Amino acid sequence: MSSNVRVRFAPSPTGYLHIGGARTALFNWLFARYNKGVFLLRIEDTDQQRSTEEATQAILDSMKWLGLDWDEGPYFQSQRLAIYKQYAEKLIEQGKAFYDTDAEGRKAIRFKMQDGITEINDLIHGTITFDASLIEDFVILKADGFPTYNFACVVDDADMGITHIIRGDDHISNTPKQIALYKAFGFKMPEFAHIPMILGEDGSRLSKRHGATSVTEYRDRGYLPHALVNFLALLGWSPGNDQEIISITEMIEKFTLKRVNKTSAQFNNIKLDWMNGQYIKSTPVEQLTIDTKRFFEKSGIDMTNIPQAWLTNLVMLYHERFKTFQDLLDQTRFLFTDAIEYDRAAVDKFLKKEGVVELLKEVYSAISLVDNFDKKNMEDSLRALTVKIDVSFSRLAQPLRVSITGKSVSAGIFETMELLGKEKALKRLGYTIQNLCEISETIKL
RNA sequence: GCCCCCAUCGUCUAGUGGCCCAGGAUGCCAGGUUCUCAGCCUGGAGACAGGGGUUCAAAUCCCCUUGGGGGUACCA
Repeated sequence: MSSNVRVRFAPSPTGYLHIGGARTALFNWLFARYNKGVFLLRIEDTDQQRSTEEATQAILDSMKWLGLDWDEGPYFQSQRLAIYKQYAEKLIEQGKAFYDTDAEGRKAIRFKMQDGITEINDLIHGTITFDASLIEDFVILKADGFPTYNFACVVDDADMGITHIIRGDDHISNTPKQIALYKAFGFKMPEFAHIPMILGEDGSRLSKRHGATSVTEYRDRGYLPHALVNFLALLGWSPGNDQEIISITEMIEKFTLKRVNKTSAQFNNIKLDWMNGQYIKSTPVEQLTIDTKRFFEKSGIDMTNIPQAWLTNLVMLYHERFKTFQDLLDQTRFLFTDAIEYDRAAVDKFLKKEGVVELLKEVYSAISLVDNFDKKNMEDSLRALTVKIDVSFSRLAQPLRVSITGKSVSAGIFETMELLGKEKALKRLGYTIQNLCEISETIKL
């Protein structure tokens, strides 16, 4: 059974798909899917100066990446100019609009606002009232023949049979103008639902200075689309229980406008990271391996000679340890290059110490004797060494970790060495020992 | 300036007059597991913006103040 619910997402192609726009699209999409209605996409490219084709493409790509498929469209307002002109002229004929010339001599059509009280019956906010006499006679058709936002929006929503207008609450103040237009045309009034906006982490309007604000940026930083969708869904909506991780299917089953709140929400990257980590953990290794390969390649890592099994091992080893693919790359970069960077603090703390050179020499000779260079043999060998020279394991592990990874933090040392391979592990150890010996005071590491 | 919206832990939220001296998540702190870190487990600190009402009873209803956000374009 399909309902007659028809909703739309109507972005203007003046930039990438914004996080706030994505959430608006998501809510419309969820509403349509819950109601077995139609979700359509309309590109509002009526600003000839600012609209670009690249932006349109980026928006479409982001929608697809998020999994927000549309049933109709995309429609382009720039291709419907004749329709708007016709409707504007109709208003002129009825005396509800008039031609107006501004100081620069540009001739446009303005809509004549009638005085009175306008009521919006908002599905989220309840009744909102405006005094229409405070609203000026606004332009509906610009000098260049293009419609303005409020006009094109109403004509299209009516023409496309939109039943529910779900959009950001920054549009609340546009609504009385649009309602006046609906009435002037005698169009059937849709339902309005103004959802709260998403603010930056400091509570101000989300903008470039807050860092990543577009879906594209999150994709490029190695986030999973479902994690982003999950996170966005919980900004302003909740399933009504304590559930945090919620599948798309469940969202569709539970999505109602009644459970959308009125309060604007601040974006929180920390929680998004946590959520992405949760999704990473529940994604099968096989899939993650594919994603990892693709991400690393795009990041400029040469993956041509990397064996599939090796990469799978890497992903398994880090499965519980990384939150985004960028994070994984940062953590494992030392495996892909010989030009590793040594962390200053780690070197000072674990390498520039009494007896470390001797210790590392022992380690060097011990592991050079390990034939089958796997974590099991490595562990047997090094555990035996700690007993032989009577040191705690952590006293051995940390200097070793720093000399082969450059950092004091890594995955398990045996597994890490196995991934690195005997040749490289010994090379790095040798390099460290040599440098520590050569300069006792000014170590160049 | 004028108009409109909003107001629960730092953040996201549950809560729709008694079940709330307010629950969950994240982040933070402490302990445990441990070769480091992460993860995982256990515990902890942390909020109803303020002031008036209404009511036997208010986080929940009303008013004011304050704070935040939005609009006020031939942008969308």
